[in-house]
Amino acid sequence: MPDTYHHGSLRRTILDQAAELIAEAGPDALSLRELARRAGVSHAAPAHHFVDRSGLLIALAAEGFTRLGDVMVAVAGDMKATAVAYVRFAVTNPGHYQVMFRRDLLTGDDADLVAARSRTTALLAAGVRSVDPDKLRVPLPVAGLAAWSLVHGFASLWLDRSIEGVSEVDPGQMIGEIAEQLFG
Amino acid sequence: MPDTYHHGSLRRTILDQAAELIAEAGPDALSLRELARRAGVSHAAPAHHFVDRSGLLIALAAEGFTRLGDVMVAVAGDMKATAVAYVRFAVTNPGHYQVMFRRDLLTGDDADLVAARSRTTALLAAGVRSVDPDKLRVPLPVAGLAAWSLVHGFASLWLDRSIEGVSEVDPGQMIGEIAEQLFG
DNA sequence: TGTACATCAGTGAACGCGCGTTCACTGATGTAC
DNA sequence: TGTACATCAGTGAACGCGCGTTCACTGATGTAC
Repeated sequence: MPDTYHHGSLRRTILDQAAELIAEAGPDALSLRELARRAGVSHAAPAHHFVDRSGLLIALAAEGFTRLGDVMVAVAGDMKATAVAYVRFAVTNPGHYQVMFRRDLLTGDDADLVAARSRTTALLAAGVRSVDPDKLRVPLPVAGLAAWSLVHGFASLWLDRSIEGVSEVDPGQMIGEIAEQLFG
Repeated sequence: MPDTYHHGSLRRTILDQAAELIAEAGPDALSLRELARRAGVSHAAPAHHFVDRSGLLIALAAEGFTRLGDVMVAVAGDMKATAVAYVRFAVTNPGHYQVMFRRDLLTGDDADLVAARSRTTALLAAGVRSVDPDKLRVPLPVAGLAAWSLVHGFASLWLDRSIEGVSEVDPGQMIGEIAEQLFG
């Protein structure tokens, strides 16, 4: 990257660095000034793209929901594949995932965020509905909630490093087996 | 409470206020000065009991794990009751619960915290092992992980207000039904 | 029962720090003609 | 193809704020004798 006055893709860079920083040290460690430092840019530059710190977190969460939604579309109709893909998304996008479910950091009603979240939760619900009802061990209205709880809980525990002694196991494969046995 | 020089139970008060404040506005909103203000005490007083902000969060998490462990003991051997009690604990102690699984806020190896966490996770694992193996739909090694993921995910989604349209339902009862159908 | 003294709990002033935010600015880019 | 100009992206100095932390202190409590 040459030393030009214009960065060229500062918005993209800031989002990437933010995800990385959050993955490393949690959302509390995030500051616009630190991101500016990492991007080699003046400390006031990030505000140009995100207005303020809160705006950045909201943008990151919205991006996360959009990406997760795209993943859900790709595996639609397959319960096991959905569970695997969901957990793999969380594990490979830890910075995004941690922010997506921190309601306390996402105040206000940003239109993009609300839309992305709605779309993704609708896709999750549709995914469960598409499963053959005879194969489900749980009545439909709660089956979606149970499945979401399972994958969200697993992903959260994994990211928190609360799951010990299984660090060599692939989390995607593990949740796949669990989902198959519980909902298969 | 008379206007005495000594507060009398400042440690207890600070912990309670911290849990309340976190429940209201998330862990980011927590500061020793704000807690001192709420307790009507000089801003340097809290540090007397917790050394620093991090120490307070660690003490709160340790207390949470201890309480949750006690709850687990009370329902030992009953899978459904365990699930219900777990979620009820999270819902009625949101301040504690939010901090307990924020590894990024609990740096260092505080002995009390490590002990409380180990005890509680061991109790959870023992709870699952005590279930009749013939009734479990999942092989034991992963059954505990699946059950924990389910209740933790459910509790987290509930606390995040990610579960919509069910606000009038009792979360304990709901997870009880799910656990019964999945693991009963 | 009284006294002396150590210990504990809380005070309040002071400090330095990193932060978000504002603002007038300047360099670069794109577009109309 | 060239020129003028609007718009956009980034700068850097300045500000005020709340915070954690330190420190010498003081009031209250408990205990030894």
